Amino acid sequence: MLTNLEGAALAEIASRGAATSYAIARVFARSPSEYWSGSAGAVYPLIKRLAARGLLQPSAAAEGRRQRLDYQITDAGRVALEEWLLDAQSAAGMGFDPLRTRLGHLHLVSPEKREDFLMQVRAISEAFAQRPAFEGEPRMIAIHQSWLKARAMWLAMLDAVIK
Amino acid sequence: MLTNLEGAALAEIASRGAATSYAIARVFARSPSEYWSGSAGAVYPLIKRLAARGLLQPSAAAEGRRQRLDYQITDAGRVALEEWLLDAQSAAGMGFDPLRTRLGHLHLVSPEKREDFLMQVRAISEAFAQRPAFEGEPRMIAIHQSWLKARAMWLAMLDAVIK
DNA sequence: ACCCACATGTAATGGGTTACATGATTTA
DNA sequence: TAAATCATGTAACCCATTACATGTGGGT
Repeated sequence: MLTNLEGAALAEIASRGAATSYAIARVFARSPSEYWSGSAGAVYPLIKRLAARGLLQPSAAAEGRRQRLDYQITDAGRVALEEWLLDAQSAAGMGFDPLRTRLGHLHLVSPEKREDFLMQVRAISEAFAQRPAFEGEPRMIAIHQSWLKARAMWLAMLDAVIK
Repeated sequence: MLTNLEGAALAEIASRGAATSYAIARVFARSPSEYWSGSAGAVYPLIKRLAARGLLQPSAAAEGRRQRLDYQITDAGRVALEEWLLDAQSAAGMGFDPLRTRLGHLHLVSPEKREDFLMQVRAISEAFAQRPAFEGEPRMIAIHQSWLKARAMWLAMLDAVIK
């Protein structure tokens, strides 16, 4: 079984054909989501783990003096990846939403602070949606946009729910 | 600074006036979200941590022979809680979504598997939305319902995006 | 020469998970 | 009275985070 970070990293390598740990770390670090930091301390050991499990094959790709390790997905890796990718039960879960987590407890503060808070969240979300898209394929961008749209719809519903 | 689990636990205690670690653990364990397990191994140390930081005040609430510790929020706790609760910057983040994480890589499988996967996710989500509501206040239920609605809207958009 | 981004890691720490231990209380 | 649930923890493990160490290469 793959963790979500492992699955996402493996998928990224599969998409690219081959990649270094650094390249994968950068993808997470530059993603619009704040959820994974893309730190070296997470990614380098993770890639090593996947290689040790036979899901990745390293190959020395010396370029200049510097040693570099490129990784490619193996057949076993493809099997594990598809199992993670198509796990509908996990995919249908609610995950974690920092706003949702707070909303249920907002009655603990005054109505003014509640409204102000929601206003700020909307402002940040809109600014976030309008900033230039992150680097990535058009497909990824489109999925991101659709998610932003759905979230905006939710934010629009909330006044009626929160009061 | 509070972590999200700490914030949510503190908020739950604040809402209830007083609660045991067990009661808090049960809330997470029975929540419709799978994200936090609500395990004793997470919650008991967490509550102790908050008490050690002066955000919670324990009080022996012996009931029967059994020793029990009730916790109440302190003034310092209320300050920390409000800081977490009204942190709009964090609240506006994308969090983690197990479906969103997978969608960007679905091109790695055949169109048939993709469609089948999305169909399964929709089926599970609908079943999830129609099952009897979890135990909780009407406010919480309403927020949950609105979230489910927004997610259903997103799922409806996805065919056009994924192709 | 100097600074910054690229690049590859390791170390210490934090905190959540599963699994286990132990005992009290309720229900069939 | 046996089983299930309530209730309170602890122990070992896993893995992501921050911070650090080290070196390369390009731009000013």
